[in-house]
Amino acid sequence: MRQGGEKLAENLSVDIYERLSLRILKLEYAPGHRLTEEGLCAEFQVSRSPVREALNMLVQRGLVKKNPRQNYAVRELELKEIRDAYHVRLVLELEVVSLLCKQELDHAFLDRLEARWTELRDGLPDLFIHAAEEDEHFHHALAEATGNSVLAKSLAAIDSQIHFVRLSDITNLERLAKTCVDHLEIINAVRRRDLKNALIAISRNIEWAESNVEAALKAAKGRQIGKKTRSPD
Amino acid sequence: MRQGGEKLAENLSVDIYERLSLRILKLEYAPGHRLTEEGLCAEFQVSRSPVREALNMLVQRGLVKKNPRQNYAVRELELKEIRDAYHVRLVLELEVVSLLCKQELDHAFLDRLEARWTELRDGLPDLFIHAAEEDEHFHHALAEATGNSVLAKSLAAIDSQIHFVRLSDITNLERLAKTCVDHLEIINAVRRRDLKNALIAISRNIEWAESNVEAALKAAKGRQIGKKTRSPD
DNA sequence: ACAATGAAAATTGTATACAATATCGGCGTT
DNA sequence: AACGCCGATATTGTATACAATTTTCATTGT
Repeated sequence: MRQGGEKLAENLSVDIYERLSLRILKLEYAPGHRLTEEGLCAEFQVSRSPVREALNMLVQRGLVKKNPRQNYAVRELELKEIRDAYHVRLVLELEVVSLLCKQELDHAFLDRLEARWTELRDGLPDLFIHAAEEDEHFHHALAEATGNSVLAKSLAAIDSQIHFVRLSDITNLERLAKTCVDHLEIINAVRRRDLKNALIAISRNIEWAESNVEAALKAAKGRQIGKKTRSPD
Repeated sequence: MRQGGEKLAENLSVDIYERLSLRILKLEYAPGHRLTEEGLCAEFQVSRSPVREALNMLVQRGLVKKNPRQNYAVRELELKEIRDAYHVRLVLELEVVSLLCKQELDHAFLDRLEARWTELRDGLPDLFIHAAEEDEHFHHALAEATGNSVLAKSLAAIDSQIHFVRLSDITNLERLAKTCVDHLEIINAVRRRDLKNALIAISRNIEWAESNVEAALKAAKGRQIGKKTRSPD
């Protein structure tokens, strides 16, 4: 729901966490870039408490590594790791649609989802400002609909690792159109309890997304800011 | 490796985190039990900094719920959630053995694993003091062997939620024997690239484990310490 | 007697100060 | 000139102080 880049910081820790998280996912830091608490304090003009909490969150999430000699470094984002994440995501999402095809369905829920994506498809270039969020919402909503919260949470954890890829995709109109078609097909296959086609649709959707990853990642790495240290000697 | 209850606290935050984590996983707190920073400070005789960091870790991991700006509460551990966790775990572990049967194998690794579990099987009652750790190690090692670190990490996250169940199981000798048999069969099926039997073995292993969950959970809930507040009225 | 209001207490968010430890560089000795 | 020792510095771990906000409870007015 949050619109643009406005940050209505409910608290500083979360705010800093989100900003650092976004930077890392967008690969704005050189791999292995070192982060210090004091340095971030100076940059964000806050005390060490919220900075430290933000760093801890990043470490927990795996975006920042805490070195044996007690300092923080931005974790390197390997291409293989993205592929691995997509692999796991596919496995889990296949389970999601399998479960949905088996269990009792909330038709009102499917109706809302279908209406939304029909609307998005028809008003394509304009309505799709928040494509990444819409896409994440779709997949998350499906996962939640299974009623298996652990499954949903596991998927959410994966998604947070590949978030930046979706951010990179929002400019590609062809991709958006395909996404709409795929999502509508997934919805209807689930409604018909047509497991086979649901699996095909979700596979196509995710694998096609992954096929865009390498280019996006390489492009992002090209944009990478070289700041191993804040003042490089 | 860590033996008994000795706490060689490398730092207080992690120490407190682990102790609280264990308490919660063992269901020693009544569901919804309220935690306050100051209260934990008094109990552990430390300042709020490490306590706060421990609580944040617990929130991140989902063991503690944080009401914004208000307080912390031990999250209720539903039976359904355990079942859901086992469900996701099975899905992921099936993928693990599928991958292992497909890819190039590290035979030395399989040999070590087989030797270990043969040893455990033959010297059963005595050697199995750390059954839970051994079991977790086995499954984690297999996941790592796939080379998909995201998969391994996702599984580790699930395992941390059902850790206490394994702790409850270590007394059951029949369970231990079955575990050994299952694990050896999994190893050998993977070695033979016998996907079908590998899947059967891993399914049996996990589903049988889950079948013990409800009893363990109910037993644990029976032992639950009623401490909604530290001094109840 | 009950409800509304306001003050005090409780609790978390943030800032700062202090402690411990590791890293790096200079200085002296051989 | 090289090696090692020692101290200064940098950095994180922990403690405490202060701010902001919510909750609780007592007091007061109707």
